[in-house]
Amino acid sequence: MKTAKLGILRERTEELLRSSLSKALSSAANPKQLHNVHSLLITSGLERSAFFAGKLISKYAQFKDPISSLSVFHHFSPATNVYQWNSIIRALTHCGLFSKALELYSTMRDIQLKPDKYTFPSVINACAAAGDFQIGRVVHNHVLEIGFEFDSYIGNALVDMYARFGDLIKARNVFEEIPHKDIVSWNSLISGYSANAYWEEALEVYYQARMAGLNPDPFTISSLLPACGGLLAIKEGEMVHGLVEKLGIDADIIVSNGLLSMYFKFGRLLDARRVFNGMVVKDTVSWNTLICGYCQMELFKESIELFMEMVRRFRPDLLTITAVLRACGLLQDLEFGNFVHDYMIRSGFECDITASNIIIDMYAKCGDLLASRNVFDRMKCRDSVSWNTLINGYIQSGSYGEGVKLFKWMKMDLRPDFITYVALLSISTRSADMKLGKEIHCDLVKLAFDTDLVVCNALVDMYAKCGKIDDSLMVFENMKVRDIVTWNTVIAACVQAEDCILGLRMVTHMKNEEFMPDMATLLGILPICSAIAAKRQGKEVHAYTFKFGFLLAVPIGNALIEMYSKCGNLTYSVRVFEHMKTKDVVTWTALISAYGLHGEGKNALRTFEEMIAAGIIPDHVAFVAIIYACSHSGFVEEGLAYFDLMKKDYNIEPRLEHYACVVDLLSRSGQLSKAEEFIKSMPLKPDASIWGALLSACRASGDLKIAERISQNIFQPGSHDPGYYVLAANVYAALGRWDDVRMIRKSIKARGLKKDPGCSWIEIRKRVYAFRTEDKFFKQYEKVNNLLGILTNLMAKEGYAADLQYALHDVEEDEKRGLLYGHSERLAIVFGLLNTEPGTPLQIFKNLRVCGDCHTWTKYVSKIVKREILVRDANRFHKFQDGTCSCGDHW
DNA sequence: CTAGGGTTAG
Repeated sequence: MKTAKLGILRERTEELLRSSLSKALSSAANPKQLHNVHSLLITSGLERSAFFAGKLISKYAQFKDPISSLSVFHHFSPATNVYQWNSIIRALTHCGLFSKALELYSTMRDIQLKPDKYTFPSVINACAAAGDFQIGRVVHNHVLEIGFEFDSYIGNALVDMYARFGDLIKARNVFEEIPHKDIVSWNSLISGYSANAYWEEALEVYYQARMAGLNPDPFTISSLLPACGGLLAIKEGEMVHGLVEKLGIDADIIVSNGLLSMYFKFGRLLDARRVFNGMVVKDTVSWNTLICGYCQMELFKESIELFMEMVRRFRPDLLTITAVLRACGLLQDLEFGNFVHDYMIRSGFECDITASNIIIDMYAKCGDLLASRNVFDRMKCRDSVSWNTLINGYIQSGSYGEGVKLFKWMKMDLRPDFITYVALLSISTRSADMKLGKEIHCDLVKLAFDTDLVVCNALVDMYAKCGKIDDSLMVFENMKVRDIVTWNTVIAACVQAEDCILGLRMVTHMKNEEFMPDMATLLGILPICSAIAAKRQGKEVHAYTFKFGFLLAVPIGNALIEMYSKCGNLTYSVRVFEHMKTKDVVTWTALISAYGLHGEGKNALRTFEEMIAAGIIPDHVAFVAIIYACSHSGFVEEGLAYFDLMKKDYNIEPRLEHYACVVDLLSRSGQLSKAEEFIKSMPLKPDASIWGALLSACRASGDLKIAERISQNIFQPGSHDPGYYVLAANVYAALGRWDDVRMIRKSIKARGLKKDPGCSWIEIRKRVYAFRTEDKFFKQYEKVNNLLGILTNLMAKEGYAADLQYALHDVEEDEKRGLLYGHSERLAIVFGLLNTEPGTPLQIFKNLRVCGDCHTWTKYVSKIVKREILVRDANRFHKFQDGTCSCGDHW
């Protein structure tokens, strides 16, 4: 009786002890408390119970102490209770010791201990985290063997595992087989698609889930937001935001951070700020998302300011620091970059590979390759990004040899990837080294990198820059996938090859394939429009910049000013200029050039002075523009004054183009001997462009003595512009030295140079009509020829006589007259007269310079037909009105 | 069992 009572009492005490120790164990808030409870368990002999052992193992894992977990587990040898095994496997997985967890799982199988359904989720997790596809398959088979495949927990874990392997087909299959799909099942699939950038699929599954009656939770939302952001699905994103507020889960910090990140992807700074400011609790991720978001929007200065603000009230982590270091690199702010790097070291941050790579890049972008090299050399472990970043740094600073040397070392450490080869390719692109480019192309084919999009884009660019447009187009045609960069590159390739028509065709082609032009595209198209005076396409680009807000970008405005002025619309150039909020030296130069081109020298001078007053410092291009403008308006004194000012006040050493402008300035005003003296006094060796400027003036003014003296200077080795040869030939033709003309023609042929045939074009009712010299094969030839005769007869009565020195063949006088007759601008003008209402102004464009005879001829025409005729030749605009020209015969 | 912020290249 007594012993029985005593037994009950002992049991009761033991029970009390167990329950209080169990409570103490669960509520242990730090490792120290846990150790105390552990000691109590040992003294009371309860440590060896399967229940407490399992609890201890889990609890140690909670405090990331897997060693203690393992030590508790190893007190049982061998452990026979599945609960203990589950605990240790879960503990090890939780602590990131995935292989150890999987090792224990296979030991469990070796000793033929049967896992239960609680074993698998953590085992599957370990496979997923370790990236071990092989064991993952084995575990999956094991699950099927035991018949656990219908368990939701296990199914969900499998979905997650396959998604992490990137095998969304298998993930989906497992998902479909789960009989009772719960919210975690849906979340796992959505998250799987989202994490692998299958954004459409993520959204689609989300809609399916909603139709299945599922209410989203924070997990659902936080997988969905990146999908909305990635797709730039603004409507869906806003809807999800609304839903978040309706469900009241906007207090979830991960959800809010997700919203923040999404708005940055949309480029919606204000909405992002609103989310950030509205957050009651912010964590490091919130701040980092904000700072990185500003960087993504290229607001680097602001992102640095935010960093400073963050430092005052929050502790930054390594990601914050690397984000600002990136901003420093992109701003090329070496001073602040050094400061932040120093701050990082002082604060004791340990750099991982990624962080070190970012620092290498920062220093490289700031031009401090020594610092880059230092960080690189100190790294204990490097990946291909480390090598690529350093190699690219050297290449971008022009040290191609160092880049190649590093490439050779890299091969001893690890295998170069396609990015390494793209870097090497850029050496050949930059130095137009076709041989090297071809070699790399061969390597790329051998390594099967030649199907990669970025690689192909680089190849298109390389061949184009090496002058091999056909090879460039060949790579382009063979590409199966293209992106916006491909199109921008191929358009630039067309410009490089001086095939503007093909360039515009590419633009159409690109639109047909529904690619949205970006800023780079527009900056590629505008110069084409300028070159061939494609007014409609140019205006279209302008409209596009309005629609998408690119107008605010300074380079776009600059290109628009040039485009409008070269298309003959100076008023629009001025309007674009006036609307620009930010103007740089290029903007002002563009306007000065525009005025120069149209012969409005006074406005050019005024604009130049306004630029100085606005505090903009003119560069060497600005001086070319102003001297050019002076030259084309006959402002000789002013032009010479600016030439002196450039050296004296701005310390800019004159380049060949400045000397060419001055020669042009002097010779246009008839001071031919002074121009010749000026050339002789130049410190630089005059090239064909300098002699050409003088020569063309000699020809226009008929001073054949000087022309004869200097014409041989045109033939200089290295001059590949056929224009100068033609010019010299023209001079000899004017002198009647036909043998020399023939000699030059031969020389042009021998050098493989091709003379551009004269071509003029006019746009009437959205169609462009182009005419070549002597063109006889167009529809209205008879009518045009008739009117041409009538007009020429009419002006003969007013005093016009053909200036036969401009006929370039050794033929009889009558025939010469006929040749002048057929000059392409005359055909275009007469065609325009025939096909527009009386009084309509005409705009003609010509690829070469207007000849002196045509210039006179057009003056007469403008008077006879009472029309304003605007002609853009290779040099400038001529506005013919009532028998005079705006160039005042300075052209 | 499911969720958020970082690197090189055209």
